[in-house]
Amino acid sequence: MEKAYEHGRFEDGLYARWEASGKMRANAQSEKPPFVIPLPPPNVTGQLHLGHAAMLAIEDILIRFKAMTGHEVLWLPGTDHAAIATENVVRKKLGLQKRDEMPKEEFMREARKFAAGSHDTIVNQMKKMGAWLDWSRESYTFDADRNFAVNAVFRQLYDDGLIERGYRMINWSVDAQSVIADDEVEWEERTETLYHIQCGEFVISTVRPETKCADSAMVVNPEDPRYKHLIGQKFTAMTYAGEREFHVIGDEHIDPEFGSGAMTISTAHDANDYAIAKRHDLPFVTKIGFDGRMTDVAGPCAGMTVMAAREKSVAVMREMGLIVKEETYPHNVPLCYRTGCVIEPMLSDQWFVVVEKPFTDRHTGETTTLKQLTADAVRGGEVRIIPERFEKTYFSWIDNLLDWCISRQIWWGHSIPIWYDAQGGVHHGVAKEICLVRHGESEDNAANRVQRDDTPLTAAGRAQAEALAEELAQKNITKLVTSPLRRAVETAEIVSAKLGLEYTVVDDWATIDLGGLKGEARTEDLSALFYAEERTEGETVESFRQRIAGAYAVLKQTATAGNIAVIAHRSVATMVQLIRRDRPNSDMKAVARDHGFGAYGDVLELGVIQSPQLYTEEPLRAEEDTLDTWFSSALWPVSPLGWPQGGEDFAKFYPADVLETGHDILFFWVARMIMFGRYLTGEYPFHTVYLHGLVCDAKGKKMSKSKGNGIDPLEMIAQYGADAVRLSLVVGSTPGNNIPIGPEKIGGYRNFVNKLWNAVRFVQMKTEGVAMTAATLQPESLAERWVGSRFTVAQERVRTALQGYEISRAGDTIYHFVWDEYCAWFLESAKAGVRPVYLLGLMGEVLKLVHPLCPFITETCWGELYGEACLLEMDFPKLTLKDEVAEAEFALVQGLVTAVRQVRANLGVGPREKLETYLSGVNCSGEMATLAEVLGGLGQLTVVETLPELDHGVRVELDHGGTLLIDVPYDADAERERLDKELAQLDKQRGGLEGRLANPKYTEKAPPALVQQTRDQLTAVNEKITKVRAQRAELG
RNA sequence: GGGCGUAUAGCUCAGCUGGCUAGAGCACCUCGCUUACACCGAGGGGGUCGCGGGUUCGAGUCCCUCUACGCCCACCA
Repeated sequence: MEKAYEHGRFEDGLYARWEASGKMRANAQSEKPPFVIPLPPPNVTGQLHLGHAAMLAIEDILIRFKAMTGHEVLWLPGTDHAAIATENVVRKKLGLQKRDEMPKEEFMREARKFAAGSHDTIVNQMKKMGAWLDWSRESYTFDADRNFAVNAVFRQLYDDGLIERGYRMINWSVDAQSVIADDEVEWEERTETLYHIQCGEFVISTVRPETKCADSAMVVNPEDPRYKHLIGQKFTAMTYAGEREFHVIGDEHIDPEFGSGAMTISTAHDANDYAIAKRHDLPFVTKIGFDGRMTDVAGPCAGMTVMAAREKSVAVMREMGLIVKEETYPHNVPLCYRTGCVIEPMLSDQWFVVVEKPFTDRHTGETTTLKQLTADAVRGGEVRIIPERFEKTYFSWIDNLLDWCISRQIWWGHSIPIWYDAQGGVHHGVAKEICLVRHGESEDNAANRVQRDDTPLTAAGRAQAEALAEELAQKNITKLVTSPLRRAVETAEIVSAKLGLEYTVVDDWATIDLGGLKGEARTEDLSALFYAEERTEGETVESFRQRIAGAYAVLKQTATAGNIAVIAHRSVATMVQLIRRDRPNSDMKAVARDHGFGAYGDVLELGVIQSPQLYTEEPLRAEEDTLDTWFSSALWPVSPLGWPQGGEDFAKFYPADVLETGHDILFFWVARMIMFGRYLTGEYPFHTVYLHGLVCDAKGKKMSKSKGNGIDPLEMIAQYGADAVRLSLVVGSTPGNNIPIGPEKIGGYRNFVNKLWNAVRFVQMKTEGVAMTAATLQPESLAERWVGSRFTVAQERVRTALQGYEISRAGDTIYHFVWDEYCAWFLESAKAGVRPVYLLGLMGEVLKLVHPLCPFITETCWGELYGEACLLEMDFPKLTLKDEVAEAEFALVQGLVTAVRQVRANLGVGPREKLETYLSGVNCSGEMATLAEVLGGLGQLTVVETLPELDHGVRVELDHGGTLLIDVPYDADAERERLDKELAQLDKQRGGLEGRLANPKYTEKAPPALVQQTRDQLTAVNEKITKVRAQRAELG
């Protein structure tokens, strides 16, 4: 082993080994209780940042701990298509001002390409943190299975009357060219100018003079004596766009104290004005278009952007003498959280999820609302939020929840599955199940040869086909399609006979043409070729991926009504799944292994949504809007587990256990998952929400590009190692609070990791030649008993802490146990002699204890000591070696050794100088004395009745009783100083104790045991004071 | 405007249901390259726990007021 731990030499290789082992894949058939965390999917376009790193560290620790305590763990990975964010990034990348500058198909192709590359980057970055994710179950919020789920939810909500289309006031992001939800609006205080404008005989004030072109109502408070009598009257006044007629309207909304107490309203461009207009039945005048430019009603400003129009309108009004006063005015401006542009409130037709409309819950039969279901989760205690205070935040959000606008005018998102006919009637997409099945075994299959296309089914293969037919008979199949190859066709014949259904041969469902390889024995090389993404040899042959994608498209578009079964091949099923998961493949073979059919006759159910146009002659027009990205994210805990189809994953792993994420997306995401999860399945999708805080710099300041205080987790991992980065993100912070982090802190934990490495190195040196099988956990010597006891305490603390999601406490306990107890005292004691078999045994337990927090170093060290293994598969330590006697005896030794060290430091006596010491008044013999001698660097420790008279020497009163005499030349002045200091401290202590006991209320009311303890302490302090005083007196 | 949080050593923070002399890491000072580790070891200095009240035998810990900072929600032109 090297002198220092070089993380770079081990981490990547170790992760690759975990992946290759297949152990990261959760087993749905396991008997063990499940523990499931859905990973908050990072945006495909993003880079790993410290927020992700914190999330990965926390979740990985929980996953590993649960795995080690008897759970079948599943940590579901994936990425998010991040609709608006991604669309913007791609648009900028392509240099498009507006997305319409490129045809939709082309834009989507570019976006997919970009997302695919970005996906691989972020996935690899996640692996750097050591995350024990089940990559075989990776999914993507924009893949085909998610699309099917999204459509299923949409349909269900629609049928329950919970999705409506409505013409309402919405937030328009001019830059994104889309509406955004209320929650997606960010507010920023800006100082702008408040203009006071003459309007007929009145003065009104506004920060948006450009909108004062086509108003028709002047609103005043109905109680305002200045204006009360004018309500109902009409007058004409000049605006910058010409003369207009105004009505005077009375509405409570107006604050008489503000400005002149009167204002004119922009009914179509302000939520409050809109509300007033609705109350008074006023017309809605569109002044700003969706392009962010003024409409024709703006006269001289028509066609200008809002900001340009503002300048121009003010100039015009100044000219006209309409501007009475200008003042600077700080107020909040709504901004788009994705593009940062100013939000324009607009009236528009959009789709909404209505949250307060009663419906019948199909799981309980009760009448309820989405709002109710969402609130009940936390109110009823079925979902617990950590830290608890966020429950209040959650409630206040729910209580004020309004309808959720889910339509977006961007391209990069799930299409809203609605089609309109000429009469404006609404048609839904058609959900279809496709059973993609594998043929029975052929003779070539049996011989493990590459297929020659023409070998018949074996007897076993025919039996498999019969079984398959039985299975399909349960599924109400109305159409049967088969690949043209013989083994498939023969299977189809058997199925066809059973179902009484004709079959159609579709060439596209054949597997790839393998040319000259036909009939060859299968080899590894051949497999690799078989699964290659791009095929280069034989330029006429399409790549596998292209071919299957084509077949998939054929299926999706030409299928007719009813359920379809397609008899095809294993590779086809694999490829279809890959494509459905939108995973351009980094390692096709690995994915094929995870997703390929296991056996002949297996059935894979796929959901697809078809256009209703397939079923009608009437021309239909597809809705062009897409869905809010959070609409699909809300399905994250259900869809990747198999909803709506169900299946063994869903049965075993739903609901999940913990949802861990940043508190900033509690509303956006967590609340919506709770809402949809409960609505769709009748169960809340997880029982615990763990919210971590914002990762900030070492000074507690928010990291930002402009401040330049950002830290790149990958750089930190490269420099200090993933284990150190994990610890620094997890120790010393509390859920929900900021997580301060800086290179110094990470460096500190790197030192800890190195300490552990060196402990192992030491153990290795001491145990060379000892067989692992000889290792024992049964302590014998005092030091062994002591450390066993301390380990037991630490282990229980860590276990309790992790069970209660107190990761920081677990980390802190580990840090101090390993460093301050195990290394500083036990390994030092071991230098006095310890049984290698115990050293070896306990070291292993320490590695297991630390493993959930530091997977890399612990597994690496385990390999060094005992040979390659997977610690996550081992049991979390459960020693029961608590030993009060050993702890008391060892504490005495520690006190003695510390006293000697203090004297040494005071007098400048180096550790190499052996000191003769005498001890009286306390029992410290045998093992204890030996330990004291070794740890204190003593020549000999003599235990005596009365201390010998020396002409020089330092006497120290030990905390555990007893007096230690150290034979060492000393400086009388220094000794006086030391003793005076000690006396002062003792006096202070005595004062406190006496004061407490002097209070009769204390002795009466405090628990008797505590009072007795205080008395004992006072006695001890008094005794010590007497001795120290005597010593001090001797010195004069 | 409403709500929440935080104020503990020079810095960043622990301190669970109130109970021994308030802790850690980093920084600082002194000493030491003692054969696991200088990414180390030994010792040390440093805090009236934001202010003021209250409850209690006892408060950093519970309650109230105030002050400062931070966050979330609302959004009167």
